[in-house]
Amino acid sequence: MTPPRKMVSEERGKSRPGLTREAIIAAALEIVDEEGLEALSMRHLGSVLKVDPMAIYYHIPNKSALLDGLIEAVMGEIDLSLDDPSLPASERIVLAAHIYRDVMMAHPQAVQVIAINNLNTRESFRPVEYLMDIFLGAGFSPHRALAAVNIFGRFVRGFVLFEVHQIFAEEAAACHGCAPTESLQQLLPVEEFPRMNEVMASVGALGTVDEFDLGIRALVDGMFATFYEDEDQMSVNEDQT
Amino acid sequence: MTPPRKMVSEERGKSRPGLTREAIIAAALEIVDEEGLEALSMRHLGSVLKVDPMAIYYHIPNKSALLDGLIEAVMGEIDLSLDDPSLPASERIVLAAHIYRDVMMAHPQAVQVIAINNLNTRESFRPVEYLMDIFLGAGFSPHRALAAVNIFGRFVRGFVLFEVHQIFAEEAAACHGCAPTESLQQLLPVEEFPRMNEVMASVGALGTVDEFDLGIRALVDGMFATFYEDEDQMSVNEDQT
DNA sequence: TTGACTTATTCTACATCGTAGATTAATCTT
DNA sequence: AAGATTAATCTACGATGTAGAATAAGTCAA
Repeated sequence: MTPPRKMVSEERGKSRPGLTREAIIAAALEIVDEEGLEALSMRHLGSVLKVDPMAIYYHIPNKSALLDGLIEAVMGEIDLSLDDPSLPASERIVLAAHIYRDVMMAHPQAVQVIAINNLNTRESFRPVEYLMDIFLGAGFSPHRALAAVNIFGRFVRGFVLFEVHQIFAEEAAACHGCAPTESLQQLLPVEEFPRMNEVMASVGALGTVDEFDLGIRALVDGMFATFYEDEDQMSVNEDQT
Repeated sequence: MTPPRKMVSEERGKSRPGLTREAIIAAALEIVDEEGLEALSMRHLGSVLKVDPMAIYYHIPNKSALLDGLIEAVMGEIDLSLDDPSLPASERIVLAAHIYRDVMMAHPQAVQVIAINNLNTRESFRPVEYLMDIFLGAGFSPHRALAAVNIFGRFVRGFVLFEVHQIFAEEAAACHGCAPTESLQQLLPVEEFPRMNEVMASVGALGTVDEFDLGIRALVDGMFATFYEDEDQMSVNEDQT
């Protein structure tokens, strides 16, 4: 019932092309990219693959595993060779953040899957290992390096997640024929929200890339400035191994 | 068909108790808290309220609006009086982050709704206004204050989102009878992931509160250190209004 | 060639979901 | 009392994920 670890037909003669895990995931990613996440149903996926929806279940245990596959595919697009080891560590971290973000922004519709789920596969952990190496190489203690990697990952994924959410929301609002920020302005009366109105009056929409860069630089700077002090206070909560 | 702006029976004598938007949302939040987000179906909600599922639709246009209501309810739990205006601005920001996080962590099952969706209601924007006031009061330009608020919000929501995801994942793993990190260790072979193994060997699970504090302090420090320089470079991308 | 075994796909069916539309019951207004 | 509003119910539809049985296609020993 469940797929075997190795396909016999794949090892020797390849008489059966048929369905593949990879082909399924590729098709799924294409659907998500082009039609949105909510369009990814097993039935639709089956029709794209010109196959009975149930055929997919021979190669993939359930839909959640399919989504894991999507994450794996996108994470696999991360190109670590874009890194430049001659740069100072903090710059490499910032660069890594941008690489990470770019890959995700290339699949905006898939971001809510990529960003939300935890990493499950070896492939997905390779960039983490790479990042960990940078932090440790920069002199972070294992404690701090782990915290830094977690914080980094959460910042980037969280930021991108909300970035695309905001983009979609603005698109939806614009689609209804009204200016993007207009609805916000009429939602927030001046007397109750003076500061918001003050800011909205003097500032247009900010480029999100700049915002991201600003944020990640602040975070990285802060981490490099802070993480070398007060190491001792953290060794309190050690649990198992 | 759609609910009226003001209930007549609410203005004068209150003969009809019946269903209320608030009661519905409260019940929904209770379901989510106790049984998880996936348990929140209109039918189940109706049965809890001892009412036909369709009755809900008189008070709430659709399920997505119900989720908005959840967000509103939780955001409403934010107690701004916990702030201490005598503290330095950067400390107030850190404190605000903890307050925000605590409220969300009080409803871990609702976090993926709260954290993911954009803010829609006046109520939800009150803390934003408050925060904006702190940043502006600290001397941030409107540009920078807006960026700072966005970055802050994304950091906190993103962090908490992944925090609870990790907690749920660990619970699920522990439930199957295996130690939390064990599965990770066997997923990541030493030869391919030396750094990860190095860190996992010397460091146990880190307390997430500490990690959060570390992260938000790094971010805030970084923002306060960075945001006063290079103001000019940002005035490039002004769009409408 | 033949028959058994394995692998891959299809068919049928079910429970559950959100919710549109028509209907009925309860209350307020006149 | 009669009509109008407001609120809750009933019925039904299409879509979803997927369990389970049935079927086709390919491999291999005899």
